[in-house]
Amino acid sequence: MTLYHPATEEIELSAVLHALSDPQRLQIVRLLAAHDVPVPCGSLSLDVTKSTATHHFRVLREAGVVFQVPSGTSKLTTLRRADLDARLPGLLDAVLAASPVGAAPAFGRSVSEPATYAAAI
Amino acid sequence: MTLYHPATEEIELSAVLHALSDPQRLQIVRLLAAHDVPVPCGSLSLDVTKSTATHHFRVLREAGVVFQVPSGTSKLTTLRRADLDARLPGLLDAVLAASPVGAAPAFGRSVSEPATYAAAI
DNA sequence: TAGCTGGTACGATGAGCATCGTAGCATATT
DNA sequence: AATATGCTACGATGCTCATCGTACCAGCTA
Repeated sequence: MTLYHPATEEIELSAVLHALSDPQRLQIVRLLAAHDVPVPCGSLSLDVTKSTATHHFRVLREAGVVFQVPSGTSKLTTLRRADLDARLPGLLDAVLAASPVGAAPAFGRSVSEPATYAAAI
Repeated sequence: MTLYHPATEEIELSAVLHALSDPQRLQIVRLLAAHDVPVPCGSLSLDVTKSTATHHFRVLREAGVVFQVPSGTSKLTTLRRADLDARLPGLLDAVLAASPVGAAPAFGRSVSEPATYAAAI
């Protein structure tokens, strides 16, 4: 039994967006992006149990976001940066550039029209 | 009762990703991006019933992706391009640049290592 | 006033999913 | 061989969500 990985051309936008829309998985991707070397799944400190982590890694892998190789008792995981950039240019960069979850929000009033409407209507 | 719109600073990455991860909503965003003027909801030809369309428009609006103003019996909808670009730079462009659902996939073999692995392992 | 039109509200339904616990299975390590 | 480690498999559970039908409401129009 081999681990399924979609080929680069098979990576689908909605699958990637769905994979990244979960906060836990987004956190995994952020942590992976911080390392440039393959990382054992267990070395990422997550707030979920092992079985839930396995589930999230599978979702990310089957969407084409990460790549996994068995290595001894562990499994090395890397971000498929090049493939994602080739298939969905700019998407991963935009997601990683977004301020992380705990960041202090900007406090100025929005200048654009829609945000103004939100307060006015 | 006023329509809720998040302010620009309140737009959350995971909410936007979740809103865009549904094919119907992705299609709505693509259609809105094709027009630069406010569009009545009903003028977009969707494959769902009215109530489902209402649901999708609300998800997009509450995530901060679109902006809606009541206008007579109708409701005008626009893409919040400027706000999204300010809060999540590059994200919308990357999503819109991705090949639409029905497009013919590239046929060359992938060069990158992970895709090669997908075929080899 | 009466009717039409575009959209919403509400409930129902069926599917998917995030999460967990327990059990199991490989691969080191002793 | 015995144990430890890192992960997976397999339910089970409770929640979310995409979809629909029906009823309803607010504006236009005749």
